[in-house]
Formats: sequence, C-alpha cells, structure tokens
Amino acid sequence: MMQPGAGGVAPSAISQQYGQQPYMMMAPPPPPTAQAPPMWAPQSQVAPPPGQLVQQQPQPASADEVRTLWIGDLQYWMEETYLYNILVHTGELVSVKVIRNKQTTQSEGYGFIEFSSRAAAERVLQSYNGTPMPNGAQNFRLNWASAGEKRSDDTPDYTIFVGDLASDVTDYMLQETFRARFPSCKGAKVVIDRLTGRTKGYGFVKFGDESEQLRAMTEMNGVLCSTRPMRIGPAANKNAGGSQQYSKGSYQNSQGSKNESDPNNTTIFVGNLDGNVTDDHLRQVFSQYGDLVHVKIPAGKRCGFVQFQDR
DNA sequence: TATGAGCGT
Repeated sequence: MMQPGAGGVAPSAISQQYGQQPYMMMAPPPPPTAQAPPMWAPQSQVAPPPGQLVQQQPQPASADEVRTLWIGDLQYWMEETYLYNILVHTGELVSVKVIRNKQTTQSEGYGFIEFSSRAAAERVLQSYNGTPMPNGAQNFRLNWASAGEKRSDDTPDYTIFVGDLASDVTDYMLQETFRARFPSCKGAKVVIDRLTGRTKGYGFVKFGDESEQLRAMTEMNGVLCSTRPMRIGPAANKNAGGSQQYSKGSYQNSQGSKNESDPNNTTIFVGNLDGNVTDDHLRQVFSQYGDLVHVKIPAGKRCGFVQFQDR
C-alpha cells in the first residue's frame, strides 16, 4: 500500500490543485488498489467497478443525511492520497480531506471522509473503526463528523488516568475492561503518538457517575488489561465534572489563597464539592498523593479539608 | 515513553 511520499502525485500538489474545490479527490485517476480489494479489506466490502466512483456526485446536504465521517489519530504522512487509496475500494467515497495547520501546512492529525450515502458511511464506520490501518501502527479512529452540532456534553465526564498499558491495548479493550464492572463507563482513549502511530502506554477512561469513577480508581488499580496490570491515577483537570475540578484550582492552601506561605501547613482546602461527596471520597482521591492525617467535610458544607502528614 | 484532546475551507 502507500508509502509516505509514494504514488504518482505528491499529496501537497494535490492540496494545491484541489485546495479551492469543495470536493477534493473527486475524480482522481483510479489507483491500482481500485482493481482488487487488498487483503485487509473486510469481507463485507465489495469493490464496484472502478469507474463508478468518478460518477458519484455529492447530494445536497441535509440534516438527516450525514454522510461524512471524521477520522483522527492520523500520522503526519497520512494525507489525502493515503486515505483515498485505502478507502476507494468501498466504491462510495466522494471526497477526503486532511486538515492542516494554516501556517505550517502540516497535518493536524484528523480529517473528513465523505461518502455517497449515510449507509455507506455507516458501513465503513462499523467495519473499520478500531481495526488496524494499513501501513500504520495504529487503528482507525472514526466517528460521525458532527461539526456544527455542539458536542452535546451537558452531562459531566468523570475521567481517570490509566497508565502501564500493554502495547496491544485498544480503546475498545480498555473501555470493555471497565464497562464490565462500571456500567457508567462511557468511553476510553489510549493515547497514540502521532509520529509513530504507536500507543504511548497510557490512556483515559470516562465515567458518567462520579461514584463509579472513584470506585474504579481503587478497585481497578493493578487489574490486568491485556497482559499488564493497570496503574490508575486521577486525570488532570480536563472537562472534569463536579468536585473533580480540584486539580484546576478548586483546592488551595487551607488558610486561603492570600496566605500560602506557611511552610508548616499540610492541609488543603477543597471547594465546589457535590452535595453527595463524602469524607471517604476525598480520602480515596487524595490518598495517592501522600499519607493522610485527616479528611473532613463539615456537616452541610460543600467544601472540605484534607490534611497530609507532610507537604 | 506516564496526564490527550476530537470537527473543517
């Protein structure tokens, strides 16, 4: 399959040639791969006559016919020609586009793939998502393109950090490992190195319930995922819900932010807590940072104090 | 490897 820089046309040249067109790669010369599906093609995919792709015309966009997929975790060399070549055999590809940094023109690591119908897009999403990409060390990361629609996240995420992941652990594997015990587990992401396409050995797991997040932090630490025991920690502050924003500044020196100079103070103040957070929650969350002396949420308060043995 | 990042002209 395509090597970086291989093929008759350099991807950058294609960008320049089609950059102003609404649909790039719409009528390219049929590449060799259009003749016969490669070995990695799912059995369900049957390649139609190569000429058919050229006839595809994009239908008018309508709200109930989303035909575009978002693709992420792309390595830098995975440009339009690459994406085109690995998906053209579906026979229903309309356009591909890799998003680039305006200044550097380097790929931002994601792009959009438009199909002739929603059904075609769905087939590709179902059959390819999570499967290995040809010539890449990573798996396809696909989703419906949903730009414009707010990423409707009115429900908060409760995220944990998971380290020590074996090199074969996928998003799916990680999520299933947790979902088996925590039904509110709603996603997992293994972090991929953009240069190599390989896992960085850590990831994040999201929960809908804070109580399950907290339980998972203790109950899943050391549990096997694939071949290695996971090491679990709190996720640093992004989009964290409720009291988990503690790492973004909701905690402070217990004497207040105006007076953080007491070298003997070992107590931090935790604010903005949910009403149902208990002393035990705080203990679970903070015990990994050091030995705790005392944890207290005063009755009826939405804040608490966590005292460590040392600073 | 040890705290990412995912929506465009």
